[in-house]
Amino acid sequence: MPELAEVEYFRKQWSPGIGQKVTRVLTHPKARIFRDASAGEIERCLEGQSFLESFAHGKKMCFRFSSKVWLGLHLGMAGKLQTATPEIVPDRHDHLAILLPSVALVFSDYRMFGKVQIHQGNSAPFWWNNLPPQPQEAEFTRQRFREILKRRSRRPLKALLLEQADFPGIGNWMADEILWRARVHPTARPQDLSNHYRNRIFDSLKEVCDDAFRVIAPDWGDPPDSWLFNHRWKRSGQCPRSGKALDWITVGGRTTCYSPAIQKLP
DNA sequence: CCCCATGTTCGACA
DNA sequence: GTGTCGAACATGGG
Repeated sequence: MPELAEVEYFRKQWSPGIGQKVTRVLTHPKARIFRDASAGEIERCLEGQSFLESFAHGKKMCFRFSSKVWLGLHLGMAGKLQTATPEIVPDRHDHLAILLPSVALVFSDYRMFGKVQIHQGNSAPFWWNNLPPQPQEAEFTRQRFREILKRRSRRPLKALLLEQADFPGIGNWMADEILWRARVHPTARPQDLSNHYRNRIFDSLKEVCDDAFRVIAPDWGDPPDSWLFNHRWKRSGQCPRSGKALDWITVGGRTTCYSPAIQKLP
């Protein structure tokens, strides 16, 4: 489920716990989300520590606790962060519950593609170090975008936009939305595009990030029908710009929705 | 029973 | 090295 702005939405869901001390940690020891850190280690590191602050980067999140404890979370395909009362009895999909005096911080993930990492130390762990600029930031410049396209000149644009090392946070619906707004065919390669279309993709990338943060991050608002988003899920969906039929193809192993009427191969 | 799903990773192969 | 492809992970919904 979660891409850039959804991840930011979920990160904030735990903020009511900031400043409180962990009284207890409930885990399901066999949950796949703990494959990089044992449930016991997570409990041992977190119990008794204060929740200080949190960050999101792309699809990853980092929650910092006292005594230099770093908790890394990735929501995978179906993960969610919620709060509950401290008396929570976790159901079968609540794999991690961090109990604080007035609130419980809960990570549920019925498909278990998510990931939990734990670290204790003065400096950031490897998984929260040397993070690349995010597309919504000013540091992600047109110059940087041009360099990525040059370096990955033969990669289909749809597959390239999904590369987390270059476009942290962009997922399937955002990549389709970006190319649809730029009127670029999802299988087009950077080397085939004119500078005009390369610039259009950069502008769309920034615009889709801004729109997603504005509409989704605050309270999970519904995107307007002027986006591709609301039409891409329906069979026989129609392109809101041309009124023509949408089509679905597989690019980079992912289902890709596009509008053949306005997204032509160069 | 079938197919699909807003994600990542790994191995095989051209 | 680059790029592609399929499978795997696990569960639920249509």
